[in-house]
Order: sequence, then structure tokens, then C-alpha cells
Amino acid sequence: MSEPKPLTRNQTLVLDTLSAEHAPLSAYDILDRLREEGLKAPLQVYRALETLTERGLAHRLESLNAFVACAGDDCHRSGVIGFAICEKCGSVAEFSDFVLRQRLEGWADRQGFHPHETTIEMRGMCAACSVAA
Amino acid sequence: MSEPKPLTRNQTLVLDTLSAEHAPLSAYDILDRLREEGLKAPLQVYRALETLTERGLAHRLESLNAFVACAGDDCHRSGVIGFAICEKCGSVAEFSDFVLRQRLEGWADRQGFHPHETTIEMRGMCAACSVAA
DNA sequence: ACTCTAATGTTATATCATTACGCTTGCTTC
DNA sequence: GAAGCAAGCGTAATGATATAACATTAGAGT
Ligand SMILES: [Zn+2]
Ligand SMILES: [Zn+2]
Ligand SMILES: [Zn+2]
Ligand SMILES: [Zn+2]
Repeated sequence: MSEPKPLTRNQTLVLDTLSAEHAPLSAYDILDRLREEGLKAPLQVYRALETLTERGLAHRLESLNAFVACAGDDCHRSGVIGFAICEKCGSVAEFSDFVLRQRLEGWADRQGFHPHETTIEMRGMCAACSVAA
Repeated sequence: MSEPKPLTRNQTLVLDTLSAEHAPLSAYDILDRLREEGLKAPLQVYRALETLTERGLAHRLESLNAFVACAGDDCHRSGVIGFAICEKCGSVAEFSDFVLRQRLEGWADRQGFHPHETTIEMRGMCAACSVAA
């Protein structure tokens, strides 16, 4: 194997921005926070995000068109990941469940379907926000 | 209880368009197909889609920003639905699995998370396209 | 030095979705 | 029937998200 290749400047800026936030950010949110660092165009952010998500350092939340830093000390795309997204406070919990994965793969096998990328997202209210309700 | 309230003209047009297609359509795709019926603005389509998805007659595919007609003889929002989306031919299979649902709800319960809406989408290659590869 | 790959910078454009406002329709209530 | 209400509609403008195209730069491997 080889060196884990360091992140570039733009990639680091974007990942740091995501990590500092406790909620998902859209690419444009990220861009706004990085204007003073010299970033000017959406594409600079999207390109960094592409690399980061490929490496499992960040995740895209499809139902929000937004992104979060990986919460799991780096997933490395470890199989199927699920997200529980609080619609009130924006917190995102990341989970990975073997049975869930097995179940999806079982269905796919029986159908002859070959999954390439799987999205599991629950939107609702987190424990903290529920008690406050 | 009461009558199942008929669909309006716009809602019918949109649902028929979705039903006639074998692949997901974006709101603008739908609009294009309905211009000769007199529709002119995206909002007319989005409003119809909102009603249709609320009633379980159509579904939104979050990872595609697109819509499909319900394939299950009307879901009526019957719990958690999963989708298997072929990235080659665009076919969409709809499935509903009790164990899957149980597993998600179990996790949510343990965390005190209250899911409101759940998205499960697998993108990959369908059986038909796989043999053709 | 040559080549290959990844990343970058910039401009312009494409695609997806909502806000705002006013009108019409059907229904309920006085 | 008039007044009030809710859902739907039409239209224009705008906002939000994402990519295409093209030229350039930096580093690794030979
Ligand atoms: Zn992760
Ligand atoms: Zn919360
Ligand atoms: Zn359905
Ligand atoms: Zn296919």
C-alpha cells in the first residue's frame, strides 16, 4: 500500500468548515464561509467535496442537498451508512447496521440488482429536541 | 370517513405523465410534456406533485431530484418504502420490507429519535441491464 | 525533459425549487 | 344570499443547487 496522500488546501478548508459545524451545510453555505480564504466559485467547493466524499471523509445527504463531515472517525466507505437527521436542530447521527445491510443486499441479490451506492436517511426529531418539545 | 376526493385537472395530468413513463421524471421534464396541455410554470407541476406525493400516488426520489408514479397500486404512505434505481435504463423498483423497517425503528427507539420521513434508495444496475453488460 | 494525473481558477450556464400576489371555486355559516 | 374560509390556480420573479468548458499549474514517475 501507499501513503494516504495529504489533502490539498481547498479540500482541507472545506473539510475543516464541515467539521466545525454541528449541522449539514450546503455547498454554497461552505462557499460563503470560505470567501475570506479566497474561494470564489461554487466549483471549487464541489470539487473538494467530490474528493472528500470519495474518500469517506465527508458524506452527502441526498434529501437535504447538503454535506456533513464523517462522524465515524473516517468511514472509508465501509458498506452501507444510515443517517438520522434532526429537522429541528440539524444534528446528524451516523449509523451502520449489519442486518440492515444484509437485508438490502438480500433483496438486491434475489432481484439481480447490483447496487452501486445506497442512501438511507431518516428525517425527524432527535432525542434532545423531543424532550424540549 | 368521506369520499376519496377526485384529483384536479393539473394533478391528473401530472400523474398520467408519470404513469406513462418508465423512468423517473424531473418536475421540468413533466412540465415540458404538458406544455401543450396549457401548463406554463414549474409551480403548477410542483403543486400537483406535492398533493400526489402526500397521497402516496407518486414518490419523490431524493437522490435524483425526480419523481415516479407509485408502482404499488397505491401505497397510501404504507410505512417505509425502498427504491432500486437503475442508473443505466432508469427503471425503478419499489419495495417494502418489514425487517428493514423494524431494524430502522429499533435503532431510532434506542436513540430516542422520532423519524418523520425515511428515504431508502439503492442506485445501481438492474437485472436486465446487468445481463446486457 | 517528457508524460501523466490530479487539482485549480474563472466564466458562463444548466437545473431544480420557492416566494409573492392576486384571482377563482366550492363549501360552510350566519 | 352574503360573508368568510380553504384549496387550488395562473403568472412573474427570484432563489438555490450543480455542471460545462477551457486554460493553467503542481507533483510523481520514467
Ligand atoms: Zn462516516
Ligand atoms: Zn434535534
Ligand atoms: Zn408506492
Ligand atoms: Zn436497467
